[in-house]
Amino acid sequence: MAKATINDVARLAGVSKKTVSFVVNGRDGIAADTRARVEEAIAALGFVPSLQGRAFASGTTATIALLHDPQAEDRDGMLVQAIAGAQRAMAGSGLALVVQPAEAAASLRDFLEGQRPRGVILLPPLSARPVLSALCREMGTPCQRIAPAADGDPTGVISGNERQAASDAAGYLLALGHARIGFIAGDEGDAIAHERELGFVDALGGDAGLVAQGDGSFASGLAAARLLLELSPRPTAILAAGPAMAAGALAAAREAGLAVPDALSVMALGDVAHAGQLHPPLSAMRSPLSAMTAAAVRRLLAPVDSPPAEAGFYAELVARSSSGPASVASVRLHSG
Amino acid sequence: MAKATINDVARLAGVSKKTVSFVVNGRDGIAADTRARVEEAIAALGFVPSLQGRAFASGTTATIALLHDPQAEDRDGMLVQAIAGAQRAMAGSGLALVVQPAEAAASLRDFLEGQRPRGVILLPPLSARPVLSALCREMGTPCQRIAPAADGDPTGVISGNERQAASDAAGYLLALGHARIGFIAGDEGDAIAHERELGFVDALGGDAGLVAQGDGSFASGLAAARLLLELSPRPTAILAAGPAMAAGALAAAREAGLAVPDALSVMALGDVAHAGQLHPPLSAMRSPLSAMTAAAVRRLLAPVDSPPAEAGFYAELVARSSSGPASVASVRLHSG
DNA sequence: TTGTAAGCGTTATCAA
DNA sequence: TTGATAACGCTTACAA
Repeated sequence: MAKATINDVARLAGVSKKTVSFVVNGRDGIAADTRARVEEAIAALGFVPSLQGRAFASGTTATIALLHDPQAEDRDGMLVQAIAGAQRAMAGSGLALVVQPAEAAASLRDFLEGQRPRGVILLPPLSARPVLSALCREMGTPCQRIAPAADGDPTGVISGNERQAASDAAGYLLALGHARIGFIAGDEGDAIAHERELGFVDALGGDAGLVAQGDGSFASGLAAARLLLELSPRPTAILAAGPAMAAGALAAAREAGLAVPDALSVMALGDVAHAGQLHPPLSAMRSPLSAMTAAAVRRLLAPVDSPPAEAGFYAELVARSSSGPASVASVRLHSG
Repeated sequence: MAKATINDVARLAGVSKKTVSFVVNGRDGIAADTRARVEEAIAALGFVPSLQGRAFASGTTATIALLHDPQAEDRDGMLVQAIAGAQRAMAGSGLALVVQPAEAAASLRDFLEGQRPRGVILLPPLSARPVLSALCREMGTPCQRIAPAADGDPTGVISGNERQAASDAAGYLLALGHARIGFIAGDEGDAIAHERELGFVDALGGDAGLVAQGDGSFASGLAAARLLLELSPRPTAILAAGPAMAAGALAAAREAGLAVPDALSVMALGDVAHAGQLHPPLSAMRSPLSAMTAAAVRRLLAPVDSPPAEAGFYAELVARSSSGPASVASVRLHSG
């Protein structure tokens, strides 16, 4: 048996194609008994609407596109987390997830014109480029951005709160008795790292003396931590704007013969799957990227008169073993 | 100006739609001058064929699907590597990459029927399930499997050589003077880990006494390495069937107070981005998964009378610092 | 509330 | 070598 089409259903139910179409799309203006008859025919024939037919007629395909920057190397495994979240939210919807690299606006335009996804999700650092969301708007493609902080247009963005996360982490270290906390900043242009730095400064009350510049990489974290550990009095804790840099700090501590966490606490903003494999297992703030992406998909799929916003997205403290109380010795040293 | 359609081109060039279609698709049987006229019209109008129209008429969309197992946790970052390779090979083709979770054959069938991708790539461990490739064949969807070793049907598979990789790694350790090498095996059902174990056994000449069972996880690697390190005489090197387990072995060595690589060499089969962040930086065999996936895409896109096969895919030895010569002490101990 | 009919942009068949 | 013309399966004005 060849696949049933809308025509077959219409014929069997004794109605027009339009009626079938309305029933399938759950639109109202169809009498209850007619609807029942059509549904019966649909079930009898095992009718499944053709996605290609739909795409052709409606001008939009059954896909959601996840746009990522292929340049920005994905140190924190954001892409897989985002994919997992999106797939979870799309499960059973019949939609497919397109994962698309986007760099120039021109190539994004070609993509949107050609593939016509039903909606688009902009991952950082793409989410920080207004050209791209403007382009989506211009093309009539619904768009949600995943951003590290609330900014301009609140309807088109799922925002985390990396600033808060960084403050919380700093607060946690402060509560552990650390009075001198070094911070390893990320790349200047990285919005996530920037928010994290702001949060750190917030929590420390503007004491920026202990900030060393990194670029997100392990090597830069190592170098920055070396600098911080030469300070005197030496910081008793280091907070890094990214996990790779925190791993670098762990390496610097080892180099300097400093036991972690006894002589130095190290903590990462952003968590990675292998954080627990480092030595010692790295404490981190975990951002709910997967949940955020799932929320983005849901918002894309929701009817236009959607419920305003979803719950806030806060990072979670994952205390492993690289952080601990400031040692009595160093506290005494510092205050005495 | 609304987008130009094939009709506009046909009208402007004074030919039929079919002729335009033939020119666009590069099919022959069109007179040179006619072709030139059509191409001129195409350029003048900036005509770009509609992917939805094509999909509708031809029954296949402008997408390649990358199928992965959402259950199997992706410890080695295979998915991102595969995505990168596929996107590289698809760049500029106008095709999009769909990343789709596949578990049951039924859900794959629904996906293929609904989305109608032009081709499908089966990532491990999916590639080991004959049902899935059979289903693709049945549905007429071209399919390439990414497999750890050559097996049955050579046309539908891009095979690496994990067995060889494991042998090479063992050979490398042997050449460093290690006479007792422990092996941490991966999960029983994991084809990649299984090949690696076979390769190890190959190289060691059937001495399976030093194999401890793991399951791919860090914790299992830690436990297995503990067992191996209790053996006497103790192995001077440990090879693990996966990076997470090798990280576990590093942790076990630290626990036991064994310096790596002086007292114990540790090596991973399979490389990960953060291998260099471990302490000491973990030596590994790096499999060219990204290149393999790119090759799979190319083969999917190649005309049916494709060139038979591409170059073999061999893993590359990445010697970092966790491996070194067997110490004189332990060699003496062993032979004396 | 429902039916009729006109697209949407290709590809493909069949003649010429 | 080329031209008409008919699908393909759906959505949606417009009519009734």
